[in-house]
Amino acid sequence: MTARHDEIASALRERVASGAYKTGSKLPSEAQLARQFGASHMTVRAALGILQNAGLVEKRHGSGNYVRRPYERLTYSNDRATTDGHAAAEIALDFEVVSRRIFVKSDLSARLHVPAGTPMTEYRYQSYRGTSPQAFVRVYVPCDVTDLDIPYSSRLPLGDEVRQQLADSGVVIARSVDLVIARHPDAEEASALRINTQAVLLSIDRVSMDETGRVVEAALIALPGHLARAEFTTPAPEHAMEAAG
Amino acid sequence: MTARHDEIASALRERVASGAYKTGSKLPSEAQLARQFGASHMTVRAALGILQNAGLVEKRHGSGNYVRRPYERLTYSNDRATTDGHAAAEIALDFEVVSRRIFVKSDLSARLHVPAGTPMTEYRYQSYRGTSPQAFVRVYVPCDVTDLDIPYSSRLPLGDEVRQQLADSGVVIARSVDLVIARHPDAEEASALRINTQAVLLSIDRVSMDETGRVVEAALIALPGHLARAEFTTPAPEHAMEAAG
DNA sequence: GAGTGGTCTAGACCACGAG
DNA sequence: TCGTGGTCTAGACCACTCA
Repeated sequence: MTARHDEIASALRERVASGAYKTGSKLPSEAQLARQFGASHMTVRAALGILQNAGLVEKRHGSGNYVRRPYERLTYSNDRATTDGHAAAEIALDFEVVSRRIFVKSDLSARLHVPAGTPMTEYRYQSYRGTSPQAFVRVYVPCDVTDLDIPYSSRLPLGDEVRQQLADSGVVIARSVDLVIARHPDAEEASALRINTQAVLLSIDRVSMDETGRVVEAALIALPGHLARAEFTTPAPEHAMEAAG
Repeated sequence: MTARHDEIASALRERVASGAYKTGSKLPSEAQLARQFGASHMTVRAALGILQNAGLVEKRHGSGNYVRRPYERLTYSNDRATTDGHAAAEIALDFEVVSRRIFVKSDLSARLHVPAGTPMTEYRYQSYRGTSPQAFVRVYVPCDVTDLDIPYSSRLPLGDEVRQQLADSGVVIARSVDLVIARHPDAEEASALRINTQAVLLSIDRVSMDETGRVVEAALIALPGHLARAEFTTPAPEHAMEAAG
């Protein structure tokens, strides 16, 4: 037994795949689709909801339903040796970075693994492909670790530039822990990524420590679920190479 | 302007928080709630959908809507040295395992990193805390690697038992790659985890290789977003210990 | 078989967007 | 202002669970 809204969703998928509905174009109105399929408004909306969740359709209240551009997924990786190459080569992204000094509040304290009140520098990255937001990243470095000179507009996504500069100034990252959660975005993340609050978010909290266990860098990474994936290699290739060399 | 179904959702949240609806108990029927709130069946269902997505309510077709226990998140980890201890100690889970032989089809082929048509044994895990599904895991082992004896009911979650038995039979896993995605569940996953198709899913595709790069084990892990997290340590502690020792 | 949730309808009205 | 999507209704019928 197949639900009517699933049938309609499949039919619309077909039309997108076949090019009947072209990328970026507006679909017929929900009322028209309801007439076409001999279904009610609500059933058509259920079908469109499926396509929206799949990332194929973007709904614009008061305007219409549009075929989304099919982006490749942006890959976040724990493979520090090749992250730069990956991101720079595979996907061309534009960035904006804003930095400021903060004292971590209690809610951030737990996520960054530092005591509340610790003075840190926050680097806030917004990454775009064209005009479409692809990543919202906040990178934190304790003020007593080192001073960095992060350019306003960066080549590297996801705050990798911070780690690179840390390495250049002699700070060694001995261990990183990535905590990955799938959830809905909060208001700030939804606004920054221009997705609605019912969308899916890939949230990665990364904490990096030196040999003594001191936190030298932490990052809160928010990626739209349908545009991102995270890849973790165990053991990481760079360490395999160090062991071999 | 607050939507009626949001108001109803808040009211129901309040009743759960205040203990008016106790953990594990059945809510009034949707028809009764509709009468109570002076709203229609569909509006009440929208409100219940919100609570379901938030992990507060479990819907059982033909039976009723139930208050979920406020569980801690189940942690998936790449830290193989302590995974067993973690899972067994932190969270008591019940399991069902079903195994069968399959030939991988083209859609699975890409996710498992093996050629289409490869004969493999599939171990299908369903993990429960009480009667509430917590994980839906499919573990695959090529038939030519080894024969395993997986008990029907297992102590270890997430298919760790397969990896343990592989190790016991002399198969060494030299490298694993975990691909993590946040998305909505497909129909099979939604049904197995008893969540709706608009819920958030943490999907982990893991591929394990031996020294020669041959795939010796692969797993498709589906975890309800609100019940799970994944933690990746780089480098993994066991390798750090090997390097030190 | 009684009671539950799941799907669908036909129509109403509201909120938003663009001309 | 008009066409669009967003919400809601009242009621129908189907599918599932359980006594």
